Amino acid sequence: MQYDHKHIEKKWREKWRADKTYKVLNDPSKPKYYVLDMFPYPSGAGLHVGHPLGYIASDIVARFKRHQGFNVLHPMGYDSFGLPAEQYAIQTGQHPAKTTEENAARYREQLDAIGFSFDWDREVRTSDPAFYKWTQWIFLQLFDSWYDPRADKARPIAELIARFEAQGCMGQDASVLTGDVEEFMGEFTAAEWQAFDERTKQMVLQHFRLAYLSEAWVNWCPALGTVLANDEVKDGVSERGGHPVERKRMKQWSLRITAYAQRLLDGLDGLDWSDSIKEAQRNWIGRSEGAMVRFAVNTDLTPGPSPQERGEMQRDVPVDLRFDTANKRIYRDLKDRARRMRKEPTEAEAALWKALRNAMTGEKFRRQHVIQDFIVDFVCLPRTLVVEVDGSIHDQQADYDRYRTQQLEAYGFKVIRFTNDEVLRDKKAVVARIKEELAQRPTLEWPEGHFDEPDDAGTPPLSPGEGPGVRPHTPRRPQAEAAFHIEVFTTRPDTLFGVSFLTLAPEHELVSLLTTEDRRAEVETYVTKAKNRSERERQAEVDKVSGVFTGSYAKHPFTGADVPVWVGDYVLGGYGTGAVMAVPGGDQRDWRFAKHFGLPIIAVTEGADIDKAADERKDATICSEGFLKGLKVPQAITRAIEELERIGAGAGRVNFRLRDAAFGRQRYWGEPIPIHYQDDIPYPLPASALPLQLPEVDKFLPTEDGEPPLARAKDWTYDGHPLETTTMPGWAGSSWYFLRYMDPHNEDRFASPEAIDYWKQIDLYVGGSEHATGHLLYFRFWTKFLYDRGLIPFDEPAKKMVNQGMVQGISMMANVLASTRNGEEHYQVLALDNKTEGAFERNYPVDHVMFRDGRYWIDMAGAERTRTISAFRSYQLDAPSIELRPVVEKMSKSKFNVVNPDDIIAKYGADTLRLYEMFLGPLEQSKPWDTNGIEGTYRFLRKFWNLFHQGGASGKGGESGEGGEKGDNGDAPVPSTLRVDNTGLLVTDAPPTKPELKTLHATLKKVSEDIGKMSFNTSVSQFMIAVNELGSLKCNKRAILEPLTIALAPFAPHIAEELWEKLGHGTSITTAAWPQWEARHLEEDSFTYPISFNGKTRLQLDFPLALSKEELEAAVLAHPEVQAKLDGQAAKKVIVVPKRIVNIVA
RNA sequence: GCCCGGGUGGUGAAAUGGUAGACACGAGGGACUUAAAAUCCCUUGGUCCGGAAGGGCCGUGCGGGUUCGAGUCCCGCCCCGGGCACCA
Repeated sequence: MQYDHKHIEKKWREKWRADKTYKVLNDPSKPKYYVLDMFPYPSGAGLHVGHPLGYIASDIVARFKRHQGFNVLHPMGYDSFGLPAEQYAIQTGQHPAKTTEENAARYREQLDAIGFSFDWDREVRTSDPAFYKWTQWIFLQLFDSWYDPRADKARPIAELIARFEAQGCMGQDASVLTGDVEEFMGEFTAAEWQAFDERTKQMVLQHFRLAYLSEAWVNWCPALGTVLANDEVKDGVSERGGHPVERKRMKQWSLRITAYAQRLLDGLDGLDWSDSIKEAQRNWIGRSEGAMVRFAVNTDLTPGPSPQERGEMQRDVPVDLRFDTANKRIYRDLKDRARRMRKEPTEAEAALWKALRNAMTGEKFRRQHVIQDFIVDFVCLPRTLVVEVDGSIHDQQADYDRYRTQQLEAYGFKVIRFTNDEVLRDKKAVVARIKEELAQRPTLEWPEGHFDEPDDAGTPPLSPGEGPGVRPHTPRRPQAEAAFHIEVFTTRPDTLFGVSFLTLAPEHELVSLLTTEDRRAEVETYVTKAKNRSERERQAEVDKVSGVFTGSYAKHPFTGADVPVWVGDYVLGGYGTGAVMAVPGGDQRDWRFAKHFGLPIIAVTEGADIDKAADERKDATICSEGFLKGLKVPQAITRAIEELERIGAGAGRVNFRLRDAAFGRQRYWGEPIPIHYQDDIPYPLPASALPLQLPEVDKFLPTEDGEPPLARAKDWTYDGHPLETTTMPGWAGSSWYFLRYMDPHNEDRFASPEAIDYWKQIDLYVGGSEHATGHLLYFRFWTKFLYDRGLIPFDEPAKKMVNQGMVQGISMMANVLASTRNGEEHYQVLALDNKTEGAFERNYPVDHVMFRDGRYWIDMAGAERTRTISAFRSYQLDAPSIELRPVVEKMSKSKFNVVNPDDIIAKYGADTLRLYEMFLGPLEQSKPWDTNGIEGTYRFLRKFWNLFHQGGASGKGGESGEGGEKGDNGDAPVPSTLRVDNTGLLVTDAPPTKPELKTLHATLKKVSEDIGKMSFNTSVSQFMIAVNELGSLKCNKRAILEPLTIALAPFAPHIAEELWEKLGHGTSITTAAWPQWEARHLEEDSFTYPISFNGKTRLQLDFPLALSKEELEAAVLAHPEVQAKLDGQAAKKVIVVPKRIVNIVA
């Protein structure tokens, strides 16, 4: 009876399908285990041998867990939205749904052939409306949520609206709610909120929603006609197809994954995932601690680059600025800040304010008023008198206060100062002093109505020529709405004293504003050039230094020194604030820039050789003059942040590299985004309108106006309002699909709470590591979100994950002499198509390749077709043989190196394929596929089969019928040979011998442990060892073979089922309990000790394990061979490790 | 540049600090066979001594170290694969 894999595998494939052997019920009475594979995108190319690697591993675990009594969820489905089907549709007009359907059917056939234990009743497809209904529903939940940083979780947007209605967004809220999530939005009171029109309210809410529409820089891929997420772009080109990608600013749906940055980072610690994946995610999230530093833009106080400008400034400033009190560029910012300060006055300020009002000075005072770059505590504008109340803080900033006074006086103000103490102790004295000063001040005329602001917010900037009769102030730069400070993020605030310039990214919003007229042309040329460059070009020019000076200066927050502001493309617009403080002494990039443009390089650390390079050591000592001198870097960082916070010029800040995820794609084949627009404001569709199904379109291309394909649909509206035309990206469905498997046919919910509560997290997730910063991050993000909203009871999707390595192909490359020109030989490298079996058939231009003696030869005799021959001749080959070179590379259709599992299965069977894929090496390792090695596993299965059919004899051509007569070649008689019908089985019920039991239990032990460790290659070798040993022992005993069959079943299910049935079992082997190994069968009474001398093994001696260490030592030393080795000398020392080794130190 | 992996026979690879190369492929030799397929047996890290039986020496990328003993632990390099990359 020969092992006939074709017959056996077909039989069981059909039986499993008919019996629904792998159907899984949600049965809370049983312990659960959830093993999931990353579902595939069903491409037209079908599966190659690399694809099933992970599926086989997870299938083994799933089957193993079933034997152990777990209720195992092991489903499969298709990630069926995606670009290839759509590209195919564009080329051929075939609807992507049809392409997808065909490809999925082909995948199913191939998967079935391998014998996976998937429950296909739970299949999901992301492109199925019944599935994407819930993808859309989850999107609506994201749209309906905001992230509350104080609760550190997502909450319904209604709670935020209620909060705004009750208390507005003021003070603390304004910074907490908006500060870290998006750009600062300012404050509004409850009354203001209520007064906002609908449009404004919705605009404000967009800044909070987890799914939001915003104008943003995106990765635009013109060739694909769509936007891509950051993880879909590699080295400046699209990951799929390798098309160039540009930065473009456009309206775009995004998901606020940045709100989860810290939790995504923290969550990694508890996950049993590979270090490389966790590390990749950590890098991608890119947390860095440092400080936000505000540099006041100081153009009006500082010398400009040209003498004319400098002269003008010195002449104008003191006159104009007394009246035009707010520096236009920072006005808005200061005003906001002043307003906040006014809401939270210190005790002394409040007391003085009250006293001044009561004192009836006859003058109008303003508090927390903006004057140019300063916010003064109190001011009487007509009398140009400033009153400052200094908190204890001022003890430490006497220098800054002096500077401040000096500057204010330069504008024509008189400054008088009181301490907190003075004010609180004797208000009357203070007020008297102020009155005294007022009497001495002249009164100035101001334009009529200039101060008539409703909320006394500060003096609005004057328009040119508006001043009180003095010379009109002519701004040298256009007026700007949002100009203020330049904020920079730095991880090294300790180096602040080494700042010699600031650099802005070319796309920084303040660039234009800060550019002086004489530099405008140059700056604009530079910025335009930088912006128009593709991401790829930018990366290619990374080592070139370029930049341009804006002509403006900022003010150093500690020293007050003028710091020139530059623009440079080494600063990225998308990270931090898009601006850096340049410390050439402490940062190599700044150093290069400074060197290139001859800017000052200031040493910040002791022992730095700043002529050669920046000193980036994190254990250095700061040498800058000032309060940081002598501190080590970490202490100096802390100290610098304290100082920044104290003087209000910055704060400690954690920054993340992670960006919000672009969520809209200008493509057809994806989930429609369930949003409609009224008055250009996005509104969600009601859940009852889901699924919002993909409309029919005439073409799958963008419209003539560049609108996405969905814009082609007739009547793409909801309730008369236009619907969103972009679709979701490929990763939408895969971000939550694991939940749908739990309850795949639920029409009322994405999955029932009972099902989710039963199956919970994935116990084992198997898939490729290439998804580290894409799918696996979004997957975790959505899970955390659903958890926050109380929809699922866990906040990580997968407890354990294993990444299978890549199975590489071996491509045959031929070096062909293409031509000889000028005596030089020109070779062309050709890739040849492989057709397994050692023979490599031509692709182009060589017709036939033979494989012999480990070398590859092209056989010219095989050239048949004229086309080939002529192509061949055109290379003027003068020799019939060319050496070929195998190259290991990614297995791919385009590289002619694909090995199809169908071919392998046809020849060797699925069980052999499964075993071989596992035997190839450690699961996580990448390895080239070499079909030649498969013979070994095929032989193993035949030997295993023969154990049951040849009375334990392992060879000698035993044919089925004659088996009985062979009984005499076994050690044991075969009295009770079991025969089931005509199966030819030859198995006895004789009691097993000790060595047989030892082999069995050693195997059970090793395999049980190895599956737990996901070490399948060593399990397979253990099976081979067992079969070899049992073959030598001529073992055909049921007591040994039956448990061994169960143990092999997860690896080779078809043959195991067949033998199990032959052994007389009426139910599937999948229901059999896993055989436990027993230590007693592995116990030995003696051990063969390696006896080593000075660590080198010289001989082996057998000793009973019962011997004590001392007895063993004595026995070893007494042994004649040991004595001979010692040659009369006494051993210096003897190390005895029981059951391991004896080492004699001579 | 930074961060993860990894480097062991002709090949894929094993090896809780304890006999390096299990298991398998390939190769060589042999048995069976008219032949082939299939199957089985022997050899197979390198090198040296020996007719043989045996035995010696060297060997896990390189150089150091810890240890009775290191592929395994520590330090410093080199190379390969992967991730991130002007991230301030």
